[in-house]
Amino acid sequence: MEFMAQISLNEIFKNYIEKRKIFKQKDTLSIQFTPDNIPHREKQILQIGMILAPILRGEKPSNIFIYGKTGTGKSLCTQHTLSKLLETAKNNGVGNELKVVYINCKMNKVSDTEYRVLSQIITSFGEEVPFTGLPTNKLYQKFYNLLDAKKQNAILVLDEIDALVDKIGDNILYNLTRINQHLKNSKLTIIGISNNISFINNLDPRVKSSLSEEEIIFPPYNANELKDILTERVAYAFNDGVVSPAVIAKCAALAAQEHGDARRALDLLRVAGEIAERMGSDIVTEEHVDTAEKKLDTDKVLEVVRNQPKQSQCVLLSILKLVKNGAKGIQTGDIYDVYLDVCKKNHLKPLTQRRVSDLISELDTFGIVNARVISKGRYGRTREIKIDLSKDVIEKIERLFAAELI
DNA sequence: GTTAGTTCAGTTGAAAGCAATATTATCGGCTAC
DNA sequence: AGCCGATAATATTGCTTTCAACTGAACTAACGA
Repeated sequence: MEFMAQISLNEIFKNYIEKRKIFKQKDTLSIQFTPDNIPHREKQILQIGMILAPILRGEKPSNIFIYGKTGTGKSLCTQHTLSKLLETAKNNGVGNELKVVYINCKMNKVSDTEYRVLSQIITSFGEEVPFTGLPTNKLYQKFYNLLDAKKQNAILVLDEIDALVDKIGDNILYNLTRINQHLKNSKLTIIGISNNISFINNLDPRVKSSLSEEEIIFPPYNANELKDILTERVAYAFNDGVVSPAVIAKCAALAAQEHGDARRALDLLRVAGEIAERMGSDIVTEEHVDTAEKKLDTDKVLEVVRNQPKQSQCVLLSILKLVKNGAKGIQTGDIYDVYLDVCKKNHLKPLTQRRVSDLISELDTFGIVNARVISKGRYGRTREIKIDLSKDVIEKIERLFAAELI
């Protein structure tokens, strides 16, 4: 009897610990995780595969241009297809004729100049180049030699290619697409991934035509498709019964509103799970999802504010001060007055109103404030600034500022 | 009531200044021949 | 002699300022019925 009691007591504790466990494997909800199965993208994957297949016979496939909004699975599908391709090549003994280089241009610190992108490419071929010192065309030369050193088919994936072109122009693309004409032993195929559709129209026509020999579009997921994706991931990530279909549906619906972003859907689910865990709940509820959504929004705003340059923060602080005093119909002039004061108190050199005006519209495009130009007839023309952030967020921003700005 | 003109309070665009970085050219030292 | 890396010289950026033209509706005044 006593023995029995001991066992069941252990059982109880063990159960308790296990019961509280919400996640089975949390990292399957992160962006890094590559699922084996990618629902609702069969068509696109096949398309990519079909275009690249000739490479297995040593022929040069067309360059591909892929576009679709964030979180539509562009990078995922590309990487998936490429790894399958690589695998097949290896199994058929042509593995070392195939070389895949993947570069994410958005990781800007590492690749925001032509030089750095090239050096990154070269590094991934296993060669070292100095951080600085060499002229750019030397690097092209080196890259070219590297490629042509032996018979090989190289695929260069440029993810977030629009960010690259925004920063350094399409020169590099022109050079890269032309490199094939000089290569004797090798071939270079470029896959460009962008979430901006109009981006390709601003390219040099020559680059445009050669880069987009094939175009693949990734449409946004709709709520139902998101639901499928989430259901699948939930099975990996959460323990059984923790996440109900209703919760999944809610996450899917929320993310579908935001241009069908699967990344956001997964974030929602993950954060909702974390919140549930912290609150000691056994299951994830729809309220947790609501809280998660708020938290994600808040974090995003705070992140943007934190990364703003000091002057911009000053402007925002000035606006907050005005709002706090209950001012209505705040206009640029009002803000500028307060701003001058803020600068003085913080010993900063105030900018001109011209610049402040621009900063305000920047804050607007970030979605932190709401500024629109209105004409007040005889009383001129100005921006009217409003803030539609929740009290909670405003408070957090103020706390963020408190350490640095008065 | 309508129309034409004014006016305000910034907005917007272009050009130019300036400081911080990045890129290129040059030079001296070192190694190999 | 030829190569390498360091340093000076030059170019490019990114952020600002300066200048000036532009804006659009409230307000005014003149117009005409």
